Amino acid sequence: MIDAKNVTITDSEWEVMRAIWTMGQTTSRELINAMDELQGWSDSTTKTLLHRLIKKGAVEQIGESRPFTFKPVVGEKESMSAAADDLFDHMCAMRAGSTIAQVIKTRELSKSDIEELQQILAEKAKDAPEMVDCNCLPGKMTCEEDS
Amino acid sequence: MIDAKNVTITDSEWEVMRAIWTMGQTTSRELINAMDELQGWSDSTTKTLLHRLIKKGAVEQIGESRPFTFKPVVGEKESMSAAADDLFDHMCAMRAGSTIAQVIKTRELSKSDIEELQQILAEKAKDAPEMVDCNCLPGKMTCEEDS
DNA sequence: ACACTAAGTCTACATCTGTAACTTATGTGA
DNA sequence: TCACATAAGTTACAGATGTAGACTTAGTGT
Repeated sequence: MIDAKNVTITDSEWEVMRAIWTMGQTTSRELINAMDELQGWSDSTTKTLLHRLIKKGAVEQIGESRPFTFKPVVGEKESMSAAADDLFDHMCAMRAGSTIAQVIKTRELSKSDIEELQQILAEKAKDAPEMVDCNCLPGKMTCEEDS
Repeated sequence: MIDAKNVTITDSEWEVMRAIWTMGQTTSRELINAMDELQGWSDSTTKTLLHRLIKKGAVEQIGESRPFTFKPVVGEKESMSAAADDLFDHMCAMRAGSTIAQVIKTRELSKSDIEELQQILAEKAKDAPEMVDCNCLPGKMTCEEDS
């Protein structure tokens, strides 16, 4: 299984992946139609993206006779986590908390999602530091306070 | 004040912004040195990025005589939130929860960060839905279960 | 066996990004 | 006031991305 960590999915490709992940398995026709409906893309656009994804190892083609079938090679959860990690990696560590807070506020979460998060937080609270250092500049420990 | 929502910051630009936000206000020399130390970039690279950021309205140049000063126009928190929102916007809504969970697990959070998150979650738990719909394909309500 | 159509592959091309060299202008010490 | 060190601005250029047209190949109905 290819590690999502090693596959960088661009914005447009992401849209394709979402469709593929949701369909689980699909033919190019189905996918092309879905992307047309979802994004108004021409056939070629979807085909190109699909091929780039195959080349990257995010999707694979199966079957030997022509209407081939395509299925995801990288997992959705793993890819999402990898993307989120990537994002937080280039943000100031000191502010990750408030960013997460903002995300939680604006996203819809189910009861069980919330319970899971509470569970994780309770665990994490046990040995949480008083403060997180700013890792933006060498020697700098804290950022200015935000406006 | 320019809305961070309307300014798209690329990866390299992000690195520059972090430095600027942390310095609060800076001269190009200071910034160039910081970026050299942090990323090993040549002077020109930093200058180009700085100018692109000015053109985008993320940074502004102040002062009239030469060693100019630069300061951020968009806020760090807002930019981070906008970037996070952007990310989650093109992910399956159904899986936002597990992605957030993963982020919380891997990031360092301070005691007060954790308390804030717990606070928000408690509030949110009050009217949380049993389940979040998958918004990936028209008509599809749920994704396949993850591997 | 053959034309036709759908599927699959290649090519294209403008724009965006990452990275940096080259050029011009300007404050300052001699 | 003149040369020089610095700061600022301009140009460059390869590779990634978004988007799509053109071309090729292979099942299929007659």
